[in-house]
Amino acid sequence: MNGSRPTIEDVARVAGVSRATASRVLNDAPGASEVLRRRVTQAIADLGYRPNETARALASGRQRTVDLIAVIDNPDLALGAHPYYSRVLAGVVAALETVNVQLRVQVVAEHDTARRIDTIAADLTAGAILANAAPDLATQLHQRSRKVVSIVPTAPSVPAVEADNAGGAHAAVRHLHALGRRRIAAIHGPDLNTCAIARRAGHRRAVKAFKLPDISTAGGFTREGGHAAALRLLDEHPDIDAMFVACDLMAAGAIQAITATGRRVPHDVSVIGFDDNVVAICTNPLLTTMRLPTEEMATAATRMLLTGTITPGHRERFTVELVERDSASPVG
Amino acid sequence: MNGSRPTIEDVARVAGVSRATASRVLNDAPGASEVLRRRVTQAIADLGYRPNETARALASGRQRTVDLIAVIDNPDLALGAHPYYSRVLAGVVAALETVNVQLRVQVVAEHDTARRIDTIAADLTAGAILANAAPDLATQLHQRSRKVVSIVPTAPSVPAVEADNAGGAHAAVRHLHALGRRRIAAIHGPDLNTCAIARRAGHRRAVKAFKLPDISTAGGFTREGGHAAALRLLDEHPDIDAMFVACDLMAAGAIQAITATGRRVPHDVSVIGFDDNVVAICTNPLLTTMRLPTEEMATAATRMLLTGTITPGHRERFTVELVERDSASPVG
DNA sequence: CTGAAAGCGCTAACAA
DNA sequence: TTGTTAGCGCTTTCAG
Repeated sequence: MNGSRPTIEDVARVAGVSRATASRVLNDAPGASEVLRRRVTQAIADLGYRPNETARALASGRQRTVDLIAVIDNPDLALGAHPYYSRVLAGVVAALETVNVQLRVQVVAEHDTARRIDTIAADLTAGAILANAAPDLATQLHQRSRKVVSIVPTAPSVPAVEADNAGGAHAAVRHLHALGRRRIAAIHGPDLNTCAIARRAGHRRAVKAFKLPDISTAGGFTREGGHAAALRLLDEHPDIDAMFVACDLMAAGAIQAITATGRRVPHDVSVIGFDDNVVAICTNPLLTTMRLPTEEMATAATRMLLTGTITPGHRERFTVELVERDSASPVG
Repeated sequence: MNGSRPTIEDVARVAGVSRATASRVLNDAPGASEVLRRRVTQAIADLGYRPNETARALASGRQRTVDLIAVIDNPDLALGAHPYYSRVLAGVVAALETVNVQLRVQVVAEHDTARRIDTIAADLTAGAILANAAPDLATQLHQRSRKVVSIVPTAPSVPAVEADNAGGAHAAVRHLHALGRRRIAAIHGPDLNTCAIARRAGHRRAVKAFKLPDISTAGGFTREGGHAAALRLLDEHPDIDAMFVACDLMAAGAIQAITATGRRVPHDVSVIGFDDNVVAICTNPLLTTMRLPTEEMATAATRMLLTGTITPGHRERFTVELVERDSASPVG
């Protein structure tokens, strides 16, 4: 203990072996006798030695960190406010638990992507998980490094894990229809958001299939947006008896708005959300919603990066299932 | 472009200078003429050169990453479900925005801390933000590296940013009292959680000060816990007219439980939460709550690490303020 | 099986 | 101002 921490050199000296041998036992690499192995292990314990990961990475050129790139389009409902990113984080962490790989988080504002894209691409090692990156950004990153996988619908060339957003939206409307609801309105997400686009498409398909009136508006994936949208909808179409809302946060706002107009949820107006994050269990009544398997998707994406099983255009699909709680009920 | 990416060596060669000079302009270090500076800059652009951060870190010994250590005590309401960590993340990221420092996230299960503590301590560079680490873990990490700061109440020796949890709890009860509420119950957090302990203390102080009956129970900082606790409370003390709930997630559950018994919030039973995270705007009615300035605290903690202004026992304090929404109202 | 030696890409004395 | 020369701590040939 002369101030700075022990290096592999110290370990080697104490164990009376060469640095190479010390390195071998450190990495469980073959080519070291049981005797020396024990001596080195002992020395490591005695010195309290921990390898310097930076030096390791430099020397081996190995890739020991996964990047989570969180693109923030709306600074207000950024990381702090949105439960989505925590779920992604949880999924990534789960995949990293057993392997010795670090997680680095990079948050980049949408307007700032151009400036940072090269640096980000250059710094990637094991690869990057793209959360909420627009197709063009994803494409650019993919071109620069190959080692990226998006967890939202993205450009055709970019590897991705995708949830069946369209199918989920369709199933939501179908469920509402099966409950006897016929005046089903929809609150969609942002026009350019790929998830929102897919959900919108699924909704439209269902509206056609069930010959429903298309009463739609958009709410920007925020609580406030959902609240305002619901109010608008109710004002223009007082006879609405159900709402399909493209995310839980908006659904929370919608429920508040609906009850504020004196209507009861689910009796007068049933609502189904989308995501199934923590918000869904905090609304009153509890939110019936379509479960987006975010953690599982993030885990899968991370595994893809780790195993290197990504090829341009690669797709892994996840289903979106209905989670019945209390915000949707049969008519009457 | 011969396959691998350009190194500073390549830049130097193309610019016709030494590696040292290239390094100087790269780091905006003094000691390079304007002429060479331009040549190097040009070469960097031509080659699309990006410095290898790993090599940089190794050579300079500089500390370029901040660790966020998230301790998870309950795997169920882990990262994915709890809005707290996203707020912390947002705060840390905000402090890192301008400086060239990376954020690494390490999630460690409470039962696993013993096994990982040495590795974590050894890997620290700029330092670590301790989110939700118990006092003994914090102490151990602090002993091993000095460069840690907790963002929850912790052991006396560990540097920390602390919110006035006790004051906040006291203020919550005072507010309820000022509204004319006299049968104020409390739903506390986990017995061993330091935040919960402080809030409990503040509540107890207020109960004494206002000569209120002490009707308390615990809910474990989960929605389910809050729900069950509220039901229990209402069953045993049907005349309760207000609840102080130690976190928003539990408050959401409490509101659901209260309305499920046929009582109205805030009219019959007013409730005040604690945190002011996304959950507070998703309940119905909107939750009146005590704002824990999590982002600001995380930002402050990160700055402390970056500037090195941490000494054992250092404390930076934050106030907790009432955010009035719709879940608490005057009696009558 | 073991060790000597050559780097990984960069920074930072130290000379010139 | 510029370049030369050592390393940072580790991995990994390559001989022995």
